[in-house]
Amino acid sequence: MKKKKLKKVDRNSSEIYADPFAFLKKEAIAEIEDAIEHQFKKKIALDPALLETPPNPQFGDLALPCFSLTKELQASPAEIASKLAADINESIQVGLQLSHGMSVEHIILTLSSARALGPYLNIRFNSPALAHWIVPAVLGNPTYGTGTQKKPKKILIEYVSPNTNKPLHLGHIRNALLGESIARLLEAQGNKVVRTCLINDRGIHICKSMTAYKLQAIRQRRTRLRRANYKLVPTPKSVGKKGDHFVGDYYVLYEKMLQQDESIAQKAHECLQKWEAGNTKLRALWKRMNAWALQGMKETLQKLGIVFDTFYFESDIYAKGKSLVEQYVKKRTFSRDETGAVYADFKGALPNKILLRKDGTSLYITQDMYLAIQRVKQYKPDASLYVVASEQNLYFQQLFKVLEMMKVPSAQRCHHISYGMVYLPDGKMKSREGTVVDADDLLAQIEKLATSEIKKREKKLPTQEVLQRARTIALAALKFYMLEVTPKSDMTFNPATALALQGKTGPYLLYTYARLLSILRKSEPDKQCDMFAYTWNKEQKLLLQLGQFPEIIRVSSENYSPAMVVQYLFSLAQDTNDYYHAVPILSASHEERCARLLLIASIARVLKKGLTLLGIETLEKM
RNA sequence: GCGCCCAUAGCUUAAUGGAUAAAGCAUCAGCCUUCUAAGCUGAGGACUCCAGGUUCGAUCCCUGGUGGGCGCACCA
Repeated sequence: MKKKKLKKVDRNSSEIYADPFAFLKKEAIAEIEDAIEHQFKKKIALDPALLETPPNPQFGDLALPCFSLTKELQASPAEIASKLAADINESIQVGLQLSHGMSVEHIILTLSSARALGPYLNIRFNSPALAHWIVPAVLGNPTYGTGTQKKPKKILIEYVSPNTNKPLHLGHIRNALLGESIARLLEAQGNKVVRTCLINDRGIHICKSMTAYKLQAIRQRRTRLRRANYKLVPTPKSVGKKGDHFVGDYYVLYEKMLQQDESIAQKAHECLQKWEAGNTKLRALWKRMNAWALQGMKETLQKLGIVFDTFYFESDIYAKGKSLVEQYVKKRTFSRDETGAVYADFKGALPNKILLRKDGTSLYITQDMYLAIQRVKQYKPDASLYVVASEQNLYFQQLFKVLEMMKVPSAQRCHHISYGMVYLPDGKMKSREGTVVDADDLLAQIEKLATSEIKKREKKLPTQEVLQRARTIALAALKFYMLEVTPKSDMTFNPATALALQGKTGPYLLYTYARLLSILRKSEPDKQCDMFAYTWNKEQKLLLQLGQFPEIIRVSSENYSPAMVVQYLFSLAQDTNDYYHAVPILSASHEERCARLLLIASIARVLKKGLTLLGIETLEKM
């Protein structure tokens, strides 16, 4: 028989407080190492990451697959598992050293049993022990789940980056929601995040809108002048439209006009030339139209809960990009071809990239090169992230390679967060075919649906409150739907599913949260509570899940993948719903009610925190 | 033509190389006089595109097919 150890730990140490489950894993591994030494007379250091979550919770809380130990221990996996199980069970401490209430300072015992199932060693924690570590960490630690970064990094993240000629659409929504959630995850890990947005406010696209506007405005003014003697050009205000939609309409009008009269294209090109030459009148119109568009887009972004720290404007920097490229031509980093265009030669590693047109005008990459350097000077970031769709994969490889050739020190710290395309059930969105899903329309549509659902349930609710709730629910539905998919995967946007309020949706999570709060409103959890009152398998499962939260946040942050948080929260919500349907809380005995209320309060805390990281707001009532 | 990515239930999506591939929707059958039915319980539904290989073990890694997407602009 092995000698019993008695280990005392301060539960309030910051390491344990921040991630009690990681601590429990370490304890479990230490226990296994001891068992190996005892049974096989060998000292082996094991990585806690070897421990897995068993596929079936009935097996246990943690599992060690023993395959990788066979060579070292000269035994079959099943043999190893059963020997270790026997040894660990012998050494398990009988109970907890407890005082009453949550203020207990030292407790012992991390494992409750170990069992071999074939080649797997399954370990189960004991519920009270688990609860004693996890519940205080969740409820007592306001930053539970948000990592303790030793050296906080400064991270720049660029996302959305729209053109100013048309309103935001579905593609922008995926971009915006991903970017924002990733920014929040990085912040939660203790990093300093700077949100930036590049506005593509210059180029032929905006000239198209301007051309159509000019032609149309002139036409309208002529008619009006004939009728009444005053001058009037349409503005977003005069026609009662959001600025971005107003400008976008002229972009559509341009395409229509072009179909009837090809000479319009020439006019748009002249417009661009005049703009480049700095024509005062045209620049004034451009400024006005851009301001309208930008204002509209900012409203949409704000609705989505997105606020940028810094906007960069292509029109401000494109000229500087040109001289930057010229400098490096002199240094012979880049070459000029026979036509006069400047290009980067990647020697076959990548397709070569033109950096400056033969007429000397700048390209998208010209200003991106300048911007990359400018941002480093301004913020001195440790990392610079670009959230842009996967169709730009090659472009970013080229951009980063160009920066490397220029010996920009931060080139290594640039990273393209590539995400998949958004398709409609019948294919890709095409603005010319009018199949684009407009961001504002989509939001309005979900809000309308949520409104009618609320009215069905609560007839006496004041209109203001209905609209408030509808808004939150609509956003939760949309955000959950867009973030549910692994970022790098392409996705099919199915309007019916995106509008759904039941099943695996954002509103389901809000509902779960609201119900927890509803129970807590009826009875406050008493902190002086006996953790031995946890007796249900469902409680064990929930405690474990709560304990896994910090790890989920860390891993999803490292992988830039809010989808992992979505999966986790949904699964937590499912088990929670199952729990309060099956287990009485308010009507339970004093001890049980107390413990259950604490569990519920912990779940509510984690749900809210997790949803916040997805950019989803919660409701107290639904 | 070349490069990158993808293929999982009828549909939309999960699954750090590990145990019986997991959910939601849709279909079918139940549960509101007990903490909010936007909920819960149960049933059916998958040769994880095909053929090989590596491994104790492959949806996952490698090779070759097939089918789709994206890119290979002096567009953005």
